[in-house]
Amino acid sequence: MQSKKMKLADLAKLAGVSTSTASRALNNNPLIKEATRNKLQALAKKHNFSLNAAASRLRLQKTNVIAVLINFDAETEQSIDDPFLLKVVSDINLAVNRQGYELLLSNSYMAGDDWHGYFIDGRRADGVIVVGQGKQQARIERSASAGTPLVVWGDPKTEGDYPIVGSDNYRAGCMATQHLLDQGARRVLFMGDPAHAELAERYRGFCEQVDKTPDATASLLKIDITSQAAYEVINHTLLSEGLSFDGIFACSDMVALGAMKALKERYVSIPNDVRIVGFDDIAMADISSPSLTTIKQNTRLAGQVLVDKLLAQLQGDKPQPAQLDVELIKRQSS
Amino acid sequence: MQSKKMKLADLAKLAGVSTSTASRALNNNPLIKEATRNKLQALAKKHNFSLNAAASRLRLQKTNVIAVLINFDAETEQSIDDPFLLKVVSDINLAVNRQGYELLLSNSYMAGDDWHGYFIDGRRADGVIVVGQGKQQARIERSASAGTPLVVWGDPKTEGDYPIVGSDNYRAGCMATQHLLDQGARRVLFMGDPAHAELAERYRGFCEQVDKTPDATASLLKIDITSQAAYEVINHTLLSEGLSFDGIFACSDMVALGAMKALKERYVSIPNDVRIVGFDDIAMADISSPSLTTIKQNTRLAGQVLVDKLLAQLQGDKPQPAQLDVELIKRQSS
DNA sequence: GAACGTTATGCAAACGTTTGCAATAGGGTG
DNA sequence: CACCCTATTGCAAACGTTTGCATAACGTTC
Repeated sequence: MQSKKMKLADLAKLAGVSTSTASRALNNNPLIKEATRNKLQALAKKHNFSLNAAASRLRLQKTNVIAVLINFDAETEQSIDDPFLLKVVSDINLAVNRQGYELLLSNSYMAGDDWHGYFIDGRRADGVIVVGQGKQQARIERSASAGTPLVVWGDPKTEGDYPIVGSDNYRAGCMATQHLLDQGARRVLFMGDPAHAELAERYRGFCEQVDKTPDATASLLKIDITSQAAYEVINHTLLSEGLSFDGIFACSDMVALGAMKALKERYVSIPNDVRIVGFDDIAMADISSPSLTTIKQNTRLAGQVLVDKLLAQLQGDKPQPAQLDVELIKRQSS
Repeated sequence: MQSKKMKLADLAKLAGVSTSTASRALNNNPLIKEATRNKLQALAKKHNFSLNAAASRLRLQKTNVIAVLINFDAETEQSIDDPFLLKVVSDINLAVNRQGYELLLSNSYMAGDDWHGYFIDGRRADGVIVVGQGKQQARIERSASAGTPLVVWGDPKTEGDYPIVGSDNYRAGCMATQHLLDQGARRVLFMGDPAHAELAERYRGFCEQVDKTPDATASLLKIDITSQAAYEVINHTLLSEGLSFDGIFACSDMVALGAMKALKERYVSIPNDVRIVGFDDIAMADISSPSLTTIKQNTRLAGQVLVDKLLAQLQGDKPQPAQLDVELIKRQSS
């Protein structure tokens, strides 16, 4: 432990060169003779020297930081619960690091309404990744039009002057529904809230597929996207209408699992009486019993694409939305 | 969108005052007359002005950032999977924000081995919260002795010159095990890896409680802490030894759920044939069927305590470890 | 009206990098 | 040996804040 933090000038003095040379040497500037560079890098390692990032950032007008913003609607204060969102964040983290950037984890609570001011003008980050479109896109729009380098995880079909990366929700909706129908379901249920852009697309695929099938009928159970809500609404439906459906397309695995719990408690057989397909392929989908058929979103790839598109913007490009492939994972629940 | 980023001096000129006055006004310095202060704050808001954080940090030698470091052992590259850890991070985030700090999400990949150099000397953060002790504490020790303000989420009984915050794992182990015994279990199984400090404590409580009970026997199933491993080992055990146990204390809910899946597939009745208690109380514990009895760790409080202890260190204090209360949540699996 | 105290403001230095430009060293060429 | 060219290095300014100290404004008191 040094008594006082060493600065570049100290290191330079130790090596008998100027600060400029030291700076260039540490930054692998080819101007510097290789011998000098090696010497300085060795010296830096020996003394555990680190450049002062605050100073660099001030000088370079560049932070090498990417902010990740979890976008809630109402409950600004609440911490996240859905394991899928956290998985997305975690995979973004991976991709961010791989590009040599750091990840500032934030939320609407800190950033307030003026994202551009806070992150970009405030020199806290070079760009922003927004996880979740939310129901109202006003803040995103505002930030984008203020010139924030911005990428959003959401529904790629949504119009906007910022690129949205997300799964092909429409196709996913078709796939899931078709699978339910193939397995013999005829009275199928969509559980979720089409007010979310992503879910609207899934619902669209769902309806379309059902309409194509002569003797099939569709219904919508509009609920909050939590397992708790799903559990309750299924319970309630069974009580009031009996078993009025034989297939469920749930908008998330958590919702599907909540529904499954209610069904099992009332001895409805899965998949014999009711087939279920979820969405996300969280870890639990594989462990639940029966294991849950689901649409797998490729979060690993999503993280990479999000970061790539953001960095492209930093280079001045205007990247397009990206639609990621999904995969139907067939398991026991269908 | 301004063509050029506005700086404090510009704002000051606009208001007809000096930069110093502007700075003090925005920072609520009582030296400034209230009228002046209001005028400047209004002007700042009107022009969407934000202070350049990089410059502030350089000048103040303080970042207002807390780094959160997910501490893995081997797989430096792998993203996190256990929803519990992510929940902890999310709750830390909440607490960090509430104190007006920002959260830099990091991992061993970026920070390398020299945490002190990277975060503190590098002026990337004022302090570090390490999530997970890992099996080897060398890096933590090194960083702490280099003077990094540091707090660790782990087992608070572990010795070290840095404060560890965590649940009372020993007592939790006792509670869980006693509950199994109370429910009639006599051949009880511990699933987990006592090489982790936290799990060692839980295991200690487990053994002690079983030893106290005349006709009860304990065994240890040493596994990786994943649902997959749990599923496989239970399957294998049932195959080779038949049903050689009637109670399971799993070191995490994910492990418990993996075990449950294997048991259900072989028609072992839960809780009649085997009682199960998990750990963490993740969202799934409530939704699984049967729902999972578990030990709830108070992550919300944990986040607060971790942050408080870290900030105390920034004030120069030398805070003590903290042991958090746990709660037994009784559900259907026991 | 001079002296003083109080309150509000301004000046200028400092935080630690990076980089355009100037300067130096070294080596070859006419 | 003078010249030029290239390969390295150094000088000094700039990035945008914050703050100790000096100063100005203003009212009060003798």
